[in-house]
Amino acid sequence: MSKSNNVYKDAYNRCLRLLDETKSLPSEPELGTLLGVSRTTVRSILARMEETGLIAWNKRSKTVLRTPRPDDFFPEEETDTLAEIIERSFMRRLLAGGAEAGMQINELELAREIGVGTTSVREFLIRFSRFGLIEKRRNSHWVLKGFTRAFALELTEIREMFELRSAAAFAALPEESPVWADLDRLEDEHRLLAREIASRFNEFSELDERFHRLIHRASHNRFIVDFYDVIAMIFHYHYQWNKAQERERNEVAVAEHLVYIAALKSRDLGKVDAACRKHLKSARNTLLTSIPEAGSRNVPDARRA
Amino acid sequence: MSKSNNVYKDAYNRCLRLLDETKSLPSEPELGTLLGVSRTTVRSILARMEETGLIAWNKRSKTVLRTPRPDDFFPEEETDTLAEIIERSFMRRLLAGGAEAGMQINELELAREIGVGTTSVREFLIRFSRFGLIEKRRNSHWVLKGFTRAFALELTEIREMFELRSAAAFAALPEESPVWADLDRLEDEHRLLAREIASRFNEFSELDERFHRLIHRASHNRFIVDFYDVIAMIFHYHYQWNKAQERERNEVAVAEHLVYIAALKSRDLGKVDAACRKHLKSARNTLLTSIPEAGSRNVPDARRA
DNA sequence: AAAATGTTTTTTCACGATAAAAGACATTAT
DNA sequence: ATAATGTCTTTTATCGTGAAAAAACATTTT
Repeated sequence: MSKSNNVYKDAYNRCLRLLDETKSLPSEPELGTLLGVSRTTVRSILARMEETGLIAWNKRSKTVLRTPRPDDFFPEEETDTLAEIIERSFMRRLLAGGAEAGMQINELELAREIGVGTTSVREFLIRFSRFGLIEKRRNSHWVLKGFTRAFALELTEIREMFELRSAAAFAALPEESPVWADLDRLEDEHRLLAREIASRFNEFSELDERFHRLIHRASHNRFIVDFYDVIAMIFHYHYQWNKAQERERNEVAVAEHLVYIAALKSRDLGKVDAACRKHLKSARNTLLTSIPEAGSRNVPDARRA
Repeated sequence: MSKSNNVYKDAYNRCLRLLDETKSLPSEPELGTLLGVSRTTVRSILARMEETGLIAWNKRSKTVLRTPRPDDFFPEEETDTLAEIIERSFMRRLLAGGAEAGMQINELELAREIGVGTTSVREFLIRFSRFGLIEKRRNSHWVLKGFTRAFALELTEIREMFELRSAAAFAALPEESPVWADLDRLEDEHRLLAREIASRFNEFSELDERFHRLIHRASHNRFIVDFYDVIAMIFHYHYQWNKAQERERNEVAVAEHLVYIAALKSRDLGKVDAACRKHLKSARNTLLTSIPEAGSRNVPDARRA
């Protein structure tokens, strides 16, 4: 089992959806760009579609024979990247409790438990290390620094620094910049969500990320833009984990975003600063309340991950 | 050739130096902590020292028989980590010219050229990616973003943000904090270096790093502290590369550091801010002048790394 | 001749294997 | 009883290998 063909399977599923919508298929290179895969993969997809009787395929003629059925799709779990699988497993262990600061992380054990090779785990840990939650001891194990209050405070300190600067840069952008149209669209989405917040509150996290990324991009600084990956990761798992008052929290956040957007559109730096500060402060508090104080948890054995 | 024993060789060399200084050897565990290696490695070292007639070794009695000769040492190049070897090779290619933005980086080619496995190269590239100079295309190659003017500006923007904040935090540290003693020591080293700048100017870069790391540590923020790795890396290679007016530049920098140190000791936030700004500005200019403008270089083929 | 398809080569991704190094356990010396 | 040494086990670092996927090259179609 040297490499899973999840790229193919995922692209295949997406191609089925495309087929369902458009009832036709473009040329191989075009399909490749559309799906974000190479022509090699496209041809594998087409080959299977022919096999399963979805299309008739002869050179450039691709005739749709029938609409895709649910059982045509590959199971969702087979379309995940190894990196995603490892990340999920790792984060589950991290957040499941019993994961205290100072604990050792064992590559081999992790790999065995997840059922993957050590190389993939190693590479994941190296990538993950930039989030500041783990640290490597040379020629030895990784050490978990813990998802602590200190971590949250350090993270939000940088976030506030970066976002205040980005927001100011955003407000200073010229009228012609396309970001204003992007902002308008996001504003509309916010208004829509605000109206239907009761039923759609769980869609906020995705909107939140898009909004903040738009602002950070105005900094034109790769380190600021990249840092949002850290924030996004933390908030992603935080949302999944802390469901207390989710609706209320998101309702408040949407309202704060709207004020923030209005401030940006006013180009009034004072207003921008105030709206940004206010929103980031409540975001920080939300994060902080979900982190238990050190020592208050039930920890049977803190030596091993 | 599955794993080189550079840890052993490096520790062995350091142990020889220790032997030369102290004319004696402590217990195995103690030696392990001293050298920063495990007892397993310590025992290999002792075994070889016995073999080569440096010591007589019987259980806890370790008698020094002779002083180490130059040929007792392992060659320096055999003590490097694979990661160091790869980094050097990679940076040489990067700075040797012909490394233009947009160029593709080929793991296999790099590995072959350096003479190492692909895994090590992959891991290096993943670690290196946090410096913001390269970027991964999913399931495909890495892209070189280039050591450009834009990069230098983005880097220094963050540096200035972080250092101003750290310096302010530093100045606010209580009298009892041990950092003041560290600062005093660094000040002395600066004065000493200033006096002998003509002959020792090349020692500045190491002192520079220690000084700035001390300041950044006052932020008590892992993201700020970690970011200094990016700066250190860039300046490390920059120093090796741009030797123009090195003495003058370093002389100026030492003087600026002394003003900066005085400002910190005064605890006057206004002075700290001014001294920090001034120094960072000249550091930025030094960096910028060493980056050639885009298009002004002799680039035979920019498609491949 | 431009863009598609067909074919071949190269590169990436992930694994298992193995030596180096760390770590754990057992035994002996002070 | 504490701390060392002696021995054994586990983990990390690195490689070579092979399938998946990308990319390059050749050929055909419009």
